[in-house]
Amino acid sequence: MKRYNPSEIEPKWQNYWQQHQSFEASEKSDKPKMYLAEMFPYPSSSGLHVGHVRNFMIVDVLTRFNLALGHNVMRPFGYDTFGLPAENYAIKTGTKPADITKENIAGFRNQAERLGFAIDWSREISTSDPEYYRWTQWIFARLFERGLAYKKQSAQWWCPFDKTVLANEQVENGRCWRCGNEVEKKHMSQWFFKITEYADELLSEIDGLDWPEKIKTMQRNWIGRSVGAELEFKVEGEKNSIKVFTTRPDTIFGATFLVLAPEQANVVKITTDDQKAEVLRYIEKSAKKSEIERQENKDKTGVFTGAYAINPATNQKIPIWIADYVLSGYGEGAIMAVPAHDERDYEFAEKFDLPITQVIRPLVAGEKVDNAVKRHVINAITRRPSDGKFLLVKWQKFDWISPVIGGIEDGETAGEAAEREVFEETGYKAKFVRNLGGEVEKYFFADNKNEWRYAISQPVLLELTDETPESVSAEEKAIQTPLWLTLDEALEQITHPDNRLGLELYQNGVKSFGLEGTMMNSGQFDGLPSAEAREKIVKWLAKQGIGREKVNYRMRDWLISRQRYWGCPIPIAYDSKGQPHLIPDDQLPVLLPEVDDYKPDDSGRSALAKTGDWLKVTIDGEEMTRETDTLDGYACSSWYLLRYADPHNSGQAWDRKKVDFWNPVDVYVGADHAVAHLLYVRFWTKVFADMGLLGFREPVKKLLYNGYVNGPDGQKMSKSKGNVVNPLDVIDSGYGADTLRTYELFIAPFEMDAPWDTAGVGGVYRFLTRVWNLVQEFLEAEKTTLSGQDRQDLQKIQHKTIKKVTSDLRRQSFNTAVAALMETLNYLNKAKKAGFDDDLWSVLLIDFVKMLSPFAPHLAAELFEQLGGAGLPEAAGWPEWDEQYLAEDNVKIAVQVNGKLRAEVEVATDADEATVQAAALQNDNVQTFAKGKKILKTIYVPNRILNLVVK
RNA sequence: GGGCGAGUGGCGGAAUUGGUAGACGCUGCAGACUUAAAAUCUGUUGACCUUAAAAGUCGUGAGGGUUCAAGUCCCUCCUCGCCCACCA
Repeated sequence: MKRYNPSEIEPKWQNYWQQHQSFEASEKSDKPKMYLAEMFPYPSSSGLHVGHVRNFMIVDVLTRFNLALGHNVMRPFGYDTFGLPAENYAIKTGTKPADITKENIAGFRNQAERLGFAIDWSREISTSDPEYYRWTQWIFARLFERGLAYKKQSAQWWCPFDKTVLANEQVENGRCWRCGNEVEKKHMSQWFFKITEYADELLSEIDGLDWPEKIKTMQRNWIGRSVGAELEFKVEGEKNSIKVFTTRPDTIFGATFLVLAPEQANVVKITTDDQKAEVLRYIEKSAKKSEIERQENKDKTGVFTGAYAINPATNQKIPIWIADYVLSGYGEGAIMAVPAHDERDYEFAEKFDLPITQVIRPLVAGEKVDNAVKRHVINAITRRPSDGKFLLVKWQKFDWISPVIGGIEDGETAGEAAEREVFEETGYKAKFVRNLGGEVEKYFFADNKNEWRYAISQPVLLELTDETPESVSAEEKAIQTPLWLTLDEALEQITHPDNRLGLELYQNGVKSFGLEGTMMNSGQFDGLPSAEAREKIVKWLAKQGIGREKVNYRMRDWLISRQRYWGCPIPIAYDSKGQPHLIPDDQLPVLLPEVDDYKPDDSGRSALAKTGDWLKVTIDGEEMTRETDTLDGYACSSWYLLRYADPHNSGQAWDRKKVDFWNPVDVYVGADHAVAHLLYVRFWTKVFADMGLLGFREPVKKLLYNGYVNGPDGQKMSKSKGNVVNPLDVIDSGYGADTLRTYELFIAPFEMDAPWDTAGVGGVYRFLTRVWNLVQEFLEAEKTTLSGQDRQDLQKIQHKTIKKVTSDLRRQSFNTAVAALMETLNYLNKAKKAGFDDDLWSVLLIDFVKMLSPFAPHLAAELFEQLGGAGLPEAAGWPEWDEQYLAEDNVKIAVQVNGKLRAEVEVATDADEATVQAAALQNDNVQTFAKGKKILKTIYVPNRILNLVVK
């Protein structure tokens, strides 16, 4: 018998795929299209390790599965080649980055081929190829024309080691994402893409994406939309006024001082002579302060400017301070400080002894305010210790949502009470979604007799439905457990030192209270609910021309210039006045010039600045100087998914017909870039759609975010930890690519991290060997004819497996699909003892091999050929199951007595309850527990379980 | 501080809608083959109790609840992981 030898069959089939161009995709097909891609890799010199290759394996399984299902599958491959590692290596060794890159690509391609990936190699692209970056430059030009690429002087993150600026997304905990050194702020003139123009659409369309919730949440947080108002404060003795952004304009009567960021443009202008020296010293000091210092030490610091502003609500003079807790890049870089209702302002006011005015008091029992919102976040309180009555408070947590107050009935859960309250207050029927986190907030509030009360709140999330309102009766609801709190327990908590402090602070009216409540100390607005006052105050200020509604985003524009050599040159030149001009399209690409020294210096300019002649360019008869910055690598990777559809087009970036045929990507797989890359790709797609270059607005339909394979020690694989496992080593050690692939998909669900386990690889190898041996035995055996029952059993297992594996693959449950194949093989190895029936077994084994082919394509192709199949298993179609074979004559029913499993009885499928019960009562063990007792009730789930309730 | 996840044997993990917890694999143990070892094959492998066999008790981070029935639903608590973090 021939032995399973991966080193023999794997090269054979890899050659076959190559020669037959088995995976080349074409638009000329009437099959439904399916575009699958992984996030393309940066080809490093050390090659791929087994942690990297997992997302390629996932895409490969999907590719081969969908091919077999009869889809027209496009699965391309490419390389994200611009970037620092190649350049740093060039600096060290003097090798050209282009040469290094070429070598690394060859290494990556070799690895991909030896892993047996089903790739359409005719679509191989690389972002540093002039034929590719020519179009990256073309796209830059179009963005420039639309005003979406602009140059701005501003303070930016600067990595002193890599000597380049970085985007916000590339600064991780105050450190450079590439080299890990601390970054600093540097004032420079830099290129930006105006991603904020698309912030609203980028945010709102997240909801409709079939992406992991985690990624969607991260994107939402990153965009960070907040609704509020922009208010103007006159500076005493100056013409100018200072604009501030706030989400709580309702607290304006409590604004007792202003704070500007040290970098804010107005600072120097308004500072009085007395304070100038101190202010300048502070500005200098905070510029030097690294991000890490700021994060580690959040103690408030600041300096008085000597200037005063006028609070437009109270007409009082309020001091203007500068402090680095106000960020220059957000809003106007200035805030109105309301210490009574903002914790940070409170801390600052305490430290520098600034006045604190309370303008909102917490809600009082019985107070009601308006509502009518689609989504509420509601905090339900348990009950007041005084009278034992439950109380429900709902306060605004997002944007302009209004609070309601009411009672929780005994026997209601917080969620139910909230549902009922919302109905009573709004007429909307609300559905309880879930509790928000396990944290319970404790706080004090004054009731309508102005007595201090203690309460516990629990946030719940409700969703208002569009159903016709109908009365919601609490009695009808199942009684759930309320958060009972006895009087004693509540009193114990009220006297707890932590809470007493809170009580005192409230009684003194000074603790910052950031929630909704009722207006006080606010002139004509007193007594109004804060949410209502918020809108009225903005209108009031708007009438005077000093306030307006405003939406702000946490997200900043995308900084795209880099002072490095190995990137896509920005197609811009400057005239004698320093105005930027586009390099005309017919002069693209702007090729990266050859240089001797790649090293950036401290000039803040890239190595391109030292190229002499290259810098000169004539546009429309005028001599100009070229831009020496290159583009962020993320720009290059923001459109490659489109280029794959039309990779060799030399006349345009892509042919819209081809892109509209293949894109958007049906499934995109990756394990990194949760925010930056995925947000940029979405941004550009929307821009291209607005330009009429394509007919869709979201680039990726489904996103799969896979976990890593870690080292045997459970740590993330890295060269420095010495726990790297090279896939080629695993293949060459005799296991082969099929074992490696199957193993990586078998060890854990694809989205989970899993440690590399050498013994586990052996187990998968044994499985594949047993498959091979079984087929050899079948081919060599003398065939027999099987009896009816044996035939039926085999067919049943065959169809059961097809059903299981197919549905597992459809829901991306690769590990259980492999487990199902293993289980089936174990069964077949026992069943073979009855002899091999030729026609039955050959169909069965061919189906088995087809199902194995997404995981172990070489072995599957080889066995498929041995079994007489023509061509590749993927081309022969995916096996289908027939429910008729799955029908069982008899089923085993679990019999429980009082909920405990006592026996198993075998009855005819779909037997009625009486029959099953009779059979169950025949059972000795059931008798032991049921004898002499009365059967109160039986619960019967057909074909599954019978539960006898006896007493 | 905010947000999002997750806790199941010695290990990786399974249980798709509340319905027989621990599929599949690894490890360990026992046996077969072998002069021997490796490889391979067979059996076994949650804990406890008892054993001739059958059965029984406990068991999915902890505690409570709902239910005929809970890994799954509800409440409280604990632990871990990831992301964001002075965003007004």
